[in-house]
Amino acid sequence: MIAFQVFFWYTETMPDKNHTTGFKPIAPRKIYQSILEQFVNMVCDGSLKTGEKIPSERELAESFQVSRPSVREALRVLEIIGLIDIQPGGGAYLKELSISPFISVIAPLLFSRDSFDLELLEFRELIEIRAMELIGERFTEADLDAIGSSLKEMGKALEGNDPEAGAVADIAFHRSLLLASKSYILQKVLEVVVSLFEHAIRGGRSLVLQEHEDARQLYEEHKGIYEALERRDFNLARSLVQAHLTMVRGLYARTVTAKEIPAESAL
Amino acid sequence: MIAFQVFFWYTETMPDKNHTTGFKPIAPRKIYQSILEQFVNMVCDGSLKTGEKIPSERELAESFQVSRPSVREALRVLEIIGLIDIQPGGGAYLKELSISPFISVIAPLLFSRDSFDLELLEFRELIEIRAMELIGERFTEADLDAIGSSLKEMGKALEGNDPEAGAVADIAFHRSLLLASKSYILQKVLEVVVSLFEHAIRGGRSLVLQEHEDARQLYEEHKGIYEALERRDFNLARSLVQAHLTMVRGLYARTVTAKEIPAESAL
DNA sequence: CCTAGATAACTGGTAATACCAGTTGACAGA
DNA sequence: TCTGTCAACTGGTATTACCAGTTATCTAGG
Repeated sequence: MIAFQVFFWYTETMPDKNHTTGFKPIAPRKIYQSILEQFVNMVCDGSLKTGEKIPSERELAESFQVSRPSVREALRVLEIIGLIDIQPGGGAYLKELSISPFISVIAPLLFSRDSFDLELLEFRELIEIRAMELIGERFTEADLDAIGSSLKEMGKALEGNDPEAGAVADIAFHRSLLLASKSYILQKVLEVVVSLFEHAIRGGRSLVLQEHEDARQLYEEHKGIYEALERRDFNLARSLVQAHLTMVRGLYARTVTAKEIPAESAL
Repeated sequence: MIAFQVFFWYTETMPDKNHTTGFKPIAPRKIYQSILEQFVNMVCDGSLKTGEKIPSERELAESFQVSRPSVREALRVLEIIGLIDIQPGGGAYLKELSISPFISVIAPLLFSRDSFDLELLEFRELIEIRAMELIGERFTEADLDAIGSSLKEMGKALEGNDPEAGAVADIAFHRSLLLASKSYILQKVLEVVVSLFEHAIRGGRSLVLQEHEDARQLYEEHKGIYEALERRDFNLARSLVQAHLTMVRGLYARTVTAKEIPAESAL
């Protein structure tokens, strides 16, 4: 069963060279790490619940018998990993784990790579299609309802010619699909992908919006997916999702090349 | 092209309720965020290179015209996102972005969910198989060499009955496969998966090691994958990887149920 | 009595300072 | 040349203080 032990020795032995001897480098334990550990454990065992207000920095410092800066460092980390929401002057509140703040920090690093945008699109396809493969096994009426209401929102947005509402409904639709897969990891991964897309667009990349003559086609595609699920035809639904995402990627590629050419001719 | 705008409005409008008005909540910009941003930008544009030593906290505080605690908060975040390596008494050094420290913090939260282990295995399958799909298009001789040398290490470990070396070679093998896919995202995602496995095992879960009577079978499977790649038979290689991972998952399931039963009877 | 506005007691954000512990490198003695 | 010491770093932690924003209370005015 080496295949598992693999994962144990990876980070242990790869970085340092003396893994043949059995000496491991000593890393001094820092105070903020201990605080962090206690916090995470308390969340795990339910001592702290989502939405709950955590004590003030001064109280925590007193409780932990450490100084306020140490507490602050731990809180800073908790903020970055998206486990708490800090309101200056207010207090800190526990929330559902969200990786977005972390992604915000590293996003520029990722996008500094060539062709990262396209890879991201491909990756999104991968997880969404996988979600569709899982969806059949444990599909419920509630899942269908959630997807249906997203579709209805999309329809309303189309009628009212409201791209923003349509966008929100679109993401809600795909989110519902992921939720129906009942896979926690896939949901979290989608969260990361969504944050990355957001930063990509905010940073001026992939600005393929505004031209919503395709809005009706998109709506029809989503409607098709919904109807397939309604009939419990999961194979068809999967194919439709695949076709939909491929189409979206095609639109992206078209937009990018259209944007690239004038950029080059300007040189 | 609503499908893209979606991602822009997601985190903007979902959290607050007044997205119909257009008012966005004001979040006061904190000093450490500004420092963070400057740092990340400097890494992006190459002002700071991997391995380079960054100035001391006191120097940075002076340069940025802020206090040392503010600098420390930024450094703390950089440490968590795995962009710098801090040696107490030494200094801080830039390194390749690695998500492991971040994963270390949130791992307990993730594993506190039921059936996360199995989901993780399934997810690993997903990305590895996807990597095998990509591998055909851009496979080079260097890729084959890297995979081959990992296999050779695995063989040596098998002869010498050295599970640890075999484990290292195993992960190196799969890593080479991911590298050959030329997909940055898949590589990074594998990194995360590997970190998670490490924490799972360290935390006493999935301790399915030691019994290496299966080592030869694992070696043969890896060898088969290599030989298929040698003949550029990518379809066969993909099937073999799929079979290999399914087998590994089966072993896991067997071990878990074997462990679960005595645990229950002990109650 | 009720409401509007001021006030006081919070909160987190930042700063300045000091001291400790570990690392490093140079220097002096063997 | 080698070795041990020591001084000058480094980051880790603690203390204290003050600022700005929020919140809740209380008071003065209606």
